[in-house]
Amino acid sequence: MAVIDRKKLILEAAAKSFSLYGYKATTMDQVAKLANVGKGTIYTFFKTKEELFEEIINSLIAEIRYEVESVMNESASVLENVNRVLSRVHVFRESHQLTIKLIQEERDMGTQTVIEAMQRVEQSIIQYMKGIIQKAIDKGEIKTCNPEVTAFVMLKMYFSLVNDWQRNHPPLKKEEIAKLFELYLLKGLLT
Amino acid sequence: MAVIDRKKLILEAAAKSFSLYGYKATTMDQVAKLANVGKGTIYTFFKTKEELFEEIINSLIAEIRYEVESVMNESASVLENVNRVLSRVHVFRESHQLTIKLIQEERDMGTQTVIEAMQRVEQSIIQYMKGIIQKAIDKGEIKTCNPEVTAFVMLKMYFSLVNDWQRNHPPLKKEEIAKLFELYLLKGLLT
DNA sequence: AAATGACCAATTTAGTATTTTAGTCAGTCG
DNA sequence: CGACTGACTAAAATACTAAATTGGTCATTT
Repeated sequence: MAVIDRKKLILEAAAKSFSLYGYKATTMDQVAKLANVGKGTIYTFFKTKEELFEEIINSLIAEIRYEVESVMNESASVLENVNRVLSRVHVFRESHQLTIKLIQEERDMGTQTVIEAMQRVEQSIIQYMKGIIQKAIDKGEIKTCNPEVTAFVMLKMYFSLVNDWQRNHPPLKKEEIAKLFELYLLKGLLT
Repeated sequence: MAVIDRKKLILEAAAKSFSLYGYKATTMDQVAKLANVGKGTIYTFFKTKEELFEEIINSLIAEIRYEVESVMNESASVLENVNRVLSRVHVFRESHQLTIKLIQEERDMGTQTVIEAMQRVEQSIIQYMKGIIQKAIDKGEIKTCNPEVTAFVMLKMYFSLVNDWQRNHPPLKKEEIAKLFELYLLKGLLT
């Protein structure tokens, strides 16, 4: 199309700025300048800065979902799939500019808007895993259980192992984490 | 004894003040006044404010260990004991003035000294649970596994379930948590 | 010798001036 | 006409500074 898609320009500029400077340090003037657009134009598409940010987070969630779907394999076992999904999420979080910046802002400044956004991202991952687990239950691959609690526990355990454990210990390799998941969650500790 | 035990007075005053106002808002003048002692006297027993605080945390750790030991039962199963210990730790954290205040200060102000102290408390709980798990392994009650990672995973899972889960869901009852522990960690999900 | 509190340097806080920013809207331009 | 703009404003954040507080010391007292 001949006319410029201003909304798209704004979203691209905002994504770039949030990735580079985080939520707080990104100004609407900056986004307008980056998008080559008058500031008022932003407000014809987005009611507030927060709404603009939420749209960016929606894209982020979609991107993660796409990434995760690309490694899923219907015919593989639950364990295999859960490990692939979590590992992919983890790699994504550590390589994607926007998530890196937001995790940092959440930790260092505790910006409320950012905290809420990251929780929304986490929730969406849990919802996605919930689906995987429900399928495994239906197939009879694993025991009947609350799929949401199970997804929640898996995500928390994964992030504990990759983030918190290395605060006091050498980091665990990907295969080690997979082994731990298998032992704790699937086989169980009982002899 | 006829002479007043000034060190004890200081420790009691400090414990009271830290419980009431937290670490940052407690001043050495205040502790001195509360203990009916000259400020200089504090410095004959403790090099710095931080050292005084660390002694208080040591008492806290000892107190938790005592609480935990009182509910342990050598002849009960690992599951039973782990659940008792974690539940006791949780109840303690929610009822003990000092821990309440410090958890709050950690969350709201992010005081570095407090963050480090709470991590030390957590570490000591993990070390204690490590012992329980090692015994269960020796008895052949559970599979061979790294007892420290196992203790770590158990504590993290417990705190996730009692603290994070209720951010978006109705809180889980103590028996529900026990059931989840049994399912996820002991029996495993595999059919 | 043990204990004290006035004292000091350094940090924190409170108060205020200045700047920045989210959001608006009268006016421009295609 | 209507999409678009950027100067404008009220509110919020920041920078600055003076005043107060605090951790720690040490000469003096008990």
